[in-house]
Amino acid sequence: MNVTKALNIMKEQGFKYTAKREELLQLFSDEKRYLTAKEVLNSLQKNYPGMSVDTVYRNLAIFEEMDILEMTELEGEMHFRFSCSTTAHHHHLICLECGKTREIETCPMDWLNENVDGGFEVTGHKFEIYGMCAECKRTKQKEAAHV
Amino acid sequence: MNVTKALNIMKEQGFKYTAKREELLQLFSDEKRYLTAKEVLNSLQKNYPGMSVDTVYRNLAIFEEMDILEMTELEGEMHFRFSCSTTAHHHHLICLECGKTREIETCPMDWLNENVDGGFEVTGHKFEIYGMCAECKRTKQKEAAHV
DNA sequence: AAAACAATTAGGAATCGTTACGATTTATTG
DNA sequence: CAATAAATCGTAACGATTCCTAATTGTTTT
Ligand SMILES: [Mn+2]
Ligand SMILES: [Mn+2]
Ligand SMILES: [Zn+2]
Ligand SMILES: [Zn+2]
Repeated sequence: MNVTKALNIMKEQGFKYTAKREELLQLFSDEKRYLTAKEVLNSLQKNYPGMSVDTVYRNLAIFEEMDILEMTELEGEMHFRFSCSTTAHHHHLICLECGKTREIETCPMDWLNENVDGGFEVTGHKFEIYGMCAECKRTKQKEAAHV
Repeated sequence: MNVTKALNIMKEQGFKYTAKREELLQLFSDEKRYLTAKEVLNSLQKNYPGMSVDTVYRNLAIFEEMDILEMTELEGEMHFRFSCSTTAHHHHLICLECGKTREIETCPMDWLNENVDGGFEVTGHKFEIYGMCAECKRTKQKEAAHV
């Protein structure tokens, strides 16, 4: 996913172009990681001081609807990121410090689809691995060093 | 996990016995499924009309701390259930209608622990399968039948 | 370019789940 | 029973998200 592609999809779906929408998309293009609504708001308010929370949430929602963004809930908050370029279904390692992700090519559902029946209708699943990325670990260690 | 065992653990850890705590535990013993704090509150308020939200959340928290309850976040809400009797690490199919679960004996981490390194420190993971249990599916179909 | 129309927005209030608080009550111990 | 610490109530505060309405803006049509 990238900004121009996203803007095209947006147009096709009948949504209007606004500078704020472009900049929101640009933010996700720059920061290749999960962002909270608050982080998005703070970032956009640098250029648009009056920007409203409603606008952020509404646009995050429509972009998610169009599969331009993907959302996950971490620690009680919605987190958004550009949808992965990989077309195939996959999962993520997520750094809980900075929101950066790494892809896991395999999906656990492949191994147990057979066993999961008995009248239970599967509608979705969530598989995420949490931790701290190498970069954040270095940062933490430095902080701890000069206490 | 069961009520008397839970009450013992509670005592050992220096927590006081209260009738409310016993009834909260009894609720989880009866309802073998995920419950929200609200459901717990509503249920206990039948016998204790003045029961406060604070009391519910505090007790859910300490019981989780003692591994008497386990918690997961579903659709933006904390959900609690009695910890599984199975000692081994495992995962769940969860009915999003009623909170009932079925166990999945395998853990996807076993298959990819080898590949997950590269400086990323894993601290946790979440694997849950969502859907509708056979019972809830029947209920829904009946409802749909006489519209 | 102006008018018409629908989509978008700001700003703030409302809602929801959860946590925090001080004053009062209760369980436990001796 | 008295002393002590823990538990509770009632309510307020909180942060994230949603909802509302009047004003503004982007787009399409004349
Ligand atoms: Mn990905
Ligand atoms: Mn289980
Ligand atoms: Zn990181
Ligand atoms: Zn069910």
